[in-house]
Amino acid sequence: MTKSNTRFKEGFNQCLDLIDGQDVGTELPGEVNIAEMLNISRTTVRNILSSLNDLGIIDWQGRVKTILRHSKKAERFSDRETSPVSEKIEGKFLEWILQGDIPPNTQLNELELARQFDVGTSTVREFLISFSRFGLIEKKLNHRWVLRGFTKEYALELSYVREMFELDAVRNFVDFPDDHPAWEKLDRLEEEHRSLLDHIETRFSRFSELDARFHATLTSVSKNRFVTEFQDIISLIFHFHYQWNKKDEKERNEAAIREHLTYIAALRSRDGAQIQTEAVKHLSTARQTLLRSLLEN
Amino acid sequence: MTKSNTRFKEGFNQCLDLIDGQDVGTELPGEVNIAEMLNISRTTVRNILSSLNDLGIIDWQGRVKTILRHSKKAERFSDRETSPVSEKIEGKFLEWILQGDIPPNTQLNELELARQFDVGTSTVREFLISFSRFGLIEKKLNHRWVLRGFTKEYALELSYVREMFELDAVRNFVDFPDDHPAWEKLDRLEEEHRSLLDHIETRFSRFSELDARFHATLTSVSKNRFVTEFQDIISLIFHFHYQWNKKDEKERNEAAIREHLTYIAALRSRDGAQIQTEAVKHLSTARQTLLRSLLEN
DNA sequence: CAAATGTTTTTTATTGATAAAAATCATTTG
DNA sequence: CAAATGATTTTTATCAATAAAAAACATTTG
Repeated sequence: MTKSNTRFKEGFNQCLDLIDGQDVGTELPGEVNIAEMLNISRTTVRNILSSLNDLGIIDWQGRVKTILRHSKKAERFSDRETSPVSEKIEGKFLEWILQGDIPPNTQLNELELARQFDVGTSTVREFLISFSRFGLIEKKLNHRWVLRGFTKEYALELSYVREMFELDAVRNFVDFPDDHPAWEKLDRLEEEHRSLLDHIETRFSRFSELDARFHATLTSVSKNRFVTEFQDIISLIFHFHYQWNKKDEKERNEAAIREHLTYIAALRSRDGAQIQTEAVKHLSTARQTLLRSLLEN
Repeated sequence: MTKSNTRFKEGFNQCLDLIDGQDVGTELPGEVNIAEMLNISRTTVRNILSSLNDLGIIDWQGRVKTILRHSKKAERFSDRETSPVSEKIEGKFLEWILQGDIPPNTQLNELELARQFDVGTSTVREFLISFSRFGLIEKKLNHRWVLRGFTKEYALELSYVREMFELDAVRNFVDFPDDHPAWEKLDRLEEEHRSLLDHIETRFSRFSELDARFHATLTSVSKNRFVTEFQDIISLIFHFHYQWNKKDEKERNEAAIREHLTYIAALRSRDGAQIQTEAVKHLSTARQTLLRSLLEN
């Protein structure tokens, strides 16, 4: 096998969505238009159109693409098929080390991982190299990769830098003029928080994603690529943390939403001391939740 | 070609050093011993010994390895041959982007870089992935690598985080007891600084390496992998900065040494305010030197 | 019998090949 | 003739093969 055609498959599914949302007989937009919508190249769009044509879902002649029928469930590609190998391996690997109780200092073996995740060795290699920025694994030249482990030390070191970056970032809010774009983003975030709070009973698990966006928005005012990069690490670690630590999830998330709201109010106050207080309080809650989930394992 | 045997070649040269430093007729130590000395595996040591035996430099019979003669210059491997491909490419690439005036947003092409640096495409790929942590290049899936460039913004963002980390780290010195190992390290560093100052006329270019060790020692007290990791980035960038910005090098380095000495004195004083003052002063000098070298290009 | 050497197995570093996807260039059409 | 399509070229993602290096196992020797 070579490069996987997940882009094609995902785009294909998205095209089916587009088609099913319209009446039979309608025409599809131009190739460039579709390419922009799906965020893929026109080359791939044409492959998709060609495939849809072969299946008799559309009739494609030059610039006229007519919808002939809606899709059947079986014609869609499954979710498993639509994410690229490099993405799949990330999820599998994180699940393996964060869930699997692999002890610290375990040595990792490229070939074995390749077999385990059913990918080529180069893919594993590239993944491990890019993953090393998370600080969970390590290697020296000509030696094996070593899992440092998702330990208490890890959580503390991660949280420490996180707090330093975020406390530094939010100090900027004191001086932001009323028309600074950050305020508008905060407005929208606040709204989303309130709406989530209103439906907390059923939608509490959506908090994870909102949390990531909230903190990313705060640190983004630093306009510093190293801070942004680090925030990505935080997001991924917390994403998996939320995904697996389901104990008291609703209560934890509800409490966190309320902390966010107080935090937002503090930012709006432009009072440096108050901002600092709320930031410290919330970040410390977050750190403790992360730590607790480790100790419970 | 497959895996390059640079480890062998480097070890071979080191063995020649060992041999030339002793009289003909002397015996070499055991294999395990040599392996530890050269920091390579016994397997490679045996290959080296075997090669030395074939060349008639030693006589190797079981555990007896007798030196037959000293080496000739031509028998050594050249420096070029003794560093692994992955290391060579790093130097070449940095030279290319930091020296070559490549404009920001230039698109990089794996195949072209592979040809340019005379390595395989996978090696380039792996290098680019690992190099991306420096924040100088960037890529999105299925798209090309883009050079963000060694710009003023880069230097500022880098310096900003550096200052945050180091200022935070040196705050710890206030509370270190007299027997904390950091003091001893500082003592030795101070000595090296004074000695360098005494021979500044001739040895000024050795400051680069001392500078890296000095700052690494300071930030290492944070005991935080993300800080340490970041310090590596700083070291490499400054290493290349020192290597190429030769203007007023002696004066700059002498001034920096004096700042380091004041900085060390401040740390010893355990006076938080004074430490802060000297840290800020020196880090700001460093930032400005880095910036100036950019603007002069 | 512990430490050194000899032998075999495992693992990494590096390459090149190939299909997918993107990018570019050429042609058509309203 | 600008915007869309058609055809071609370039570039990336992924894999599998192989020699170097490390690691593990087995045997010898003082």
